[in-house]
Amino acid sequence: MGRKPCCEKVGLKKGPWTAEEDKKLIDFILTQGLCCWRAVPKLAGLLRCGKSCRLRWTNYLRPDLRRGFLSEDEEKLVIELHSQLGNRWSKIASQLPGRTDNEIKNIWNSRIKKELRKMGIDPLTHKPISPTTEELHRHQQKEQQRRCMDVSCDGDEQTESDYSMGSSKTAEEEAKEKSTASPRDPAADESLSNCPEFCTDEVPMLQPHEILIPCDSSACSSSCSSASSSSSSFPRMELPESMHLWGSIDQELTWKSYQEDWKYDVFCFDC
DNA sequence: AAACCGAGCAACCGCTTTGAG
DNA sequence: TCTCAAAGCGGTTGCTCGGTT
Repeated sequence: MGRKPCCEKVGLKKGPWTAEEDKKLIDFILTQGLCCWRAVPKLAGLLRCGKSCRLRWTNYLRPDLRRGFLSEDEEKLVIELHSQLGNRWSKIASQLPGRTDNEIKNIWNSRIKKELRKMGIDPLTHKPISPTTEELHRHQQKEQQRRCMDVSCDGDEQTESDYSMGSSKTAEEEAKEKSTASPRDPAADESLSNCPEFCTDEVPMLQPHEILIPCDSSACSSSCSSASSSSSSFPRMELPESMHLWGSIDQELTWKSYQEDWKYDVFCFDC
C-alpha cells in the first residue's frame, strides 16, 4: 500500500543546491510569484521536487531571512516559547522575524538543549532534572573523590569551568546538585528566561558590525513579517552565498531590485 | 600530515493538516 | 460529509568544516 510519493522522483536531483538552481528558483518566484509548489520546478526549469523548492526557498533564499547567530534575547525567547509550545518549531520561528523553523530546530538541538542540560534543566519539560537516588549516590562518591583530589593538589586552583570543560557529565551532575540543593518552584520555568547567567559565557557575541537590524522597533513588534508592514524600512539582509554570483549571471536582477520587488509585490509569509 | 571527532547546518523523509471539489 | 492532492511540519540524516590527537 503505502503513500504516494510527493512527486515523481525519477530523474530528480537531490542533495545540495547549486548557485544556478538557486538563481532559477529566485528568478521564477520574483517574476511569477508563488503559485503551487508542485508546479514550480517544472515552470522554473528545475530538476527538483516541489517540496525541495519550497524548503530551499523558505529556509535559505527568502529575502527576509536573518542569518547568523541568535542574539541572547532571541535565544531566551526561543527557550521561553519552547517551554510553552514544545517542539512546534514553526510557531516558535514565527515569533522570531527572519528566522526559520529549521534554523531554530537546528540551534535548539545543537546548542540550547546542551546548555539547558548543563544547567540541570530538562530541555523537554523545562524542569530541573531530578536525579535518581542511584545517580545521587554516584555523584556523592565522585564529589568525595574530587575533594580528596583538591586537598592533595598542592594549591592548584581549579575553577568550576575547569571541571565542566574536563567532563560534561561532571558539569551536568553539578548542575543537578545545584537543582537538588535548591529545588525550583513551579514558576522557575518562567524565570528561566530572566536567568542572568544563562550561557552568557558560551553564546557567541555578535560584533556591532555583524548585527542585522531587521526593521524598526514598531515594525518588529508585530510577529508578522509581511512585506507591507516593513515597507518603510525593509530588513537589511545578508546575501545567501549563491547570490554573490548574481552579478555574473544576471546583471539586471540586482540584490537591490530584488529587495524592491519584494517590498512591493510579493506576499506576506505569515498571513 | 593524517586520522578522528564533534558541531553546525542544509536537505530529505514521511506524517499531519488543510482546503478544494 | 467525504476524498484526495497539496502544503506544512517536525524528526532525522548526512555532509562539511574546524579543532584535536
